[in-house]
Amino acid sequence: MTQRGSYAKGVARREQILEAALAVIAREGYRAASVREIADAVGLSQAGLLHYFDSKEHLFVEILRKRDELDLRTYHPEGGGDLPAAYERMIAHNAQVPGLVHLFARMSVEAGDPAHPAHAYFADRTAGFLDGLRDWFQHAADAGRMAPEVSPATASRLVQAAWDGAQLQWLLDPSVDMAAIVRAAFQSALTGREAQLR
Amino acid sequence: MTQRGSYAKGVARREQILEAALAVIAREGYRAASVREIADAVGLSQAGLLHYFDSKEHLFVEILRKRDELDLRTYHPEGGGDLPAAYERMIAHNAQVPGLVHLFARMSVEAGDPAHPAHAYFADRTAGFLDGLRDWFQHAADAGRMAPEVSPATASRLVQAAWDGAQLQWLLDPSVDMAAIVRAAFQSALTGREAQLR
DNA sequence: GTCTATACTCTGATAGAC
DNA sequence: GTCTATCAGAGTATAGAC
Repeated sequence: MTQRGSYAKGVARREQILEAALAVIAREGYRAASVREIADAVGLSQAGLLHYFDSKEHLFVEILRKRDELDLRTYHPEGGGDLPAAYERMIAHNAQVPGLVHLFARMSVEAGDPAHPAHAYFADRTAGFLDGLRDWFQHAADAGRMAPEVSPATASRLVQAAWDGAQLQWLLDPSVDMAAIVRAAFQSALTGREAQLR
Repeated sequence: MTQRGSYAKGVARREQILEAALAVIAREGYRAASVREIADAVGLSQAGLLHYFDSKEHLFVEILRKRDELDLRTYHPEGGGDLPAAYERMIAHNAQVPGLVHLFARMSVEAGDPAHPAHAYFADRTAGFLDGLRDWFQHAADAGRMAPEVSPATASRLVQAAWDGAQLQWLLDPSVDMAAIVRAAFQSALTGREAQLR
């Protein structure tokens, strides 16, 4: 009884909608990333769906948030373990859901406008990723596994940019190996790189 | 008299339109990257402008092509000289024209769809850049300046991805140093990196 | 070659009934 | 909470006059 019934129900429904939306876009591809398609898929009218969100853009940001939540829970190690391996798993998964990658890319471009509802989401997300990366590289440096002339900050930026850029290249040509690109970015800052970059 | 008058005039007008469009978007920003804005800027009606292009999408592809043409002429060395320095100049220039970077990013996402008019443009452009990069890294390898375990192909992909990704990050946060990210990507494959990555 | 005018499509937003 | 119905707006494409 910590939540009023109707409120809790609304929240639950919202979550359920987001998960359903995620599933459709994953399954049907980028075409399904429109308000009408999602409404159909979750069994609501367009107006019924928008009842739960401030606008189309807000809906899509929430979809991406939910995706992050699920992905982090599924693929991310506890307490900053093997970050490159976690990234690899996420990327391998992404390669199965081009619709979501496309939606993410579209939104990240649109979010360039500071007034866009997704702007804060991407700013926070980027900051979060960079924090995790910097910590990881710092640990690598402390363990002597890092080229001393490479700062964790720059290495982190490079990994992040490589990931985003690899997605763009992959959307254009699915034969592109996203994981290899990100792996290369990681290794760029590390010592003992023999036989790793190919 | 190698060209018929009216045809040559049409072509010339087209080039002139593209250069004017480029100038407006560079000056006015991403907002100006719409058919109506460009029509106004070049002193034509919307229909008048579209008379020269098959569609809106084709118009924008041609704008990007023209930009490449001018940028390559201005910033690119003859015969594959100092590629990183050329990139650096281009990136410094890009940082002055956010509207064009934004347009480019938008188009590169939309071009993910193989049916999109920009698809071939981006495929060709990527292939061209990768060729140039691979040649350059190959020369570096021949000169013994490259970590032997790094293939020119992977290094090229990484540089390309880093550039694209850096642009996305920069659009989101203009304090991001695009040049530093691309520089880091270049150096990742090279030996003698002391005091270069920061 | 260029314009005016219009038609059309898509899609998001809103009002109001149930 | 959800629907139907309608509106509003953006923006492209086209027809046809000059």
